[in-house]
Amino acid sequence: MKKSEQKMQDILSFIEEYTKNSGYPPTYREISANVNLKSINSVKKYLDRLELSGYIKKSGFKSRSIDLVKQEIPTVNFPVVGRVAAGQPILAEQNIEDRLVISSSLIGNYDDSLLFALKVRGDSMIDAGINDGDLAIVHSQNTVENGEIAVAMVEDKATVKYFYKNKDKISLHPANALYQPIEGKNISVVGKVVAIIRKI
Amino acid sequence: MKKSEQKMQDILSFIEEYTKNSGYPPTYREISANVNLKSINSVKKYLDRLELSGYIKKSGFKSRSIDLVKQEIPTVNFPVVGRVAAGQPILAEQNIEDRLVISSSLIGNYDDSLLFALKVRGDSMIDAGINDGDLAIVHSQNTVENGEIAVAMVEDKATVKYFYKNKDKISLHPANALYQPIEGKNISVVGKVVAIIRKI
DNA sequence: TCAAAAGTCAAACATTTGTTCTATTTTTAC
DNA sequence: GTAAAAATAGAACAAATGTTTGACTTTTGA
Repeated sequence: MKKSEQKMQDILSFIEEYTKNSGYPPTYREISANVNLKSINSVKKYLDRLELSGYIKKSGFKSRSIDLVKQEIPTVNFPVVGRVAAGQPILAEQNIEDRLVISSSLIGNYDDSLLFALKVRGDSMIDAGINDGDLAIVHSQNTVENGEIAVAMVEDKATVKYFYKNKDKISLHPANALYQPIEGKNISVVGKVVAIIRKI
Repeated sequence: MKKSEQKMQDILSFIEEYTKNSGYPPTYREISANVNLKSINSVKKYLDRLELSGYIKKSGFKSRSIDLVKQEIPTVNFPVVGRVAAGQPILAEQNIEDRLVISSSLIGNYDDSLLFALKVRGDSMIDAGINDGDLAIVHSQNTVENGEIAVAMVEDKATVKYFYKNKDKISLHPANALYQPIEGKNISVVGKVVAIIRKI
């Protein structure tokens, strides 16, 4: 490797670290002091090269205007709801226990703001590979397709089941022979389970 | 809410958005132009208040030195390994298909650099709630405790099984009555399964 | 309502910061 | 090894950016 290419690497690394630590990028002089360059003109030339190579973007004459064009991994950010208070919408502030982040690619292409997570209680879906304590990632929606796994409110409690609808008659099917399907009244779909996460 | 408190909120929001979009924080003048304040002195006073309130940190006389003290959700970042090439270490560059991010709280307290993910093939662990196609998050380690779920190399293929060891005799137990345990030779543990993620 | 407190504004200033220029030194490539 | 190219350095300059001051206006709270 050429000596100057090593320097380019060093400068890029310094910018990344500085920005991470400070919350804002370094100045040319701060860079020069930290990569063993006495001249800020040298720094400028390196930054010009880094920009040409696509590693950074700059805006002329603006201070600290180094924009690292890093390839961030896309993520979604959603709340974890705990015990759902009777009568409240499921995403009400007081139901939210925590917030989590996961890579967008781990779920489908869903709108960030319509996702939430729910801890599954009980073993009624165990034959679908959903265990007690698993975290279900849910997309808020008022209806799901037959055979999909839904989160539904049944008498003010959230439950995870297979959803079926036949002539306006809704039934929620467990995946466990020990349980009976739930049918009929007071069932409202609040979302579709799009992912399951289990901590072992 | 006081009128000035609303302004504080607006300014904070603007700084967050600007920083996210640009990669560096705004100047006082850029803020003043975007929150309907004609005087940069007003901006300074608000920033001083925001700093006193702990929302930002500044460094005197430095341009764009607004450090948002946002409470980021802690995450871990790890590679997804695909088909493991025979003879190669599992984390070899050519085995890595992708990189993912998840909240640290979704797994135990493990070292970021020792984690990887692996797509589970087959239904041999189905009674443990691990389905074909599930993503296993794995912590690299050479040994696991009896009864834990391990990733082991058996004849150059990675497999997920319950691990048992009795007098130096290792056996890997499936969670499916249709399969037999694997015993004996050519088994090396590469990690412990710490989480399961399933996209539905 | 009314006085005090808080907020806003404009302008001048001090400091930082990016840019340009020229000369010198080092590195590269044949 | 040698000449051309590249990199470095120092300094002067231009532009931007944060700070301070003082007067004016609006908001707040009794």
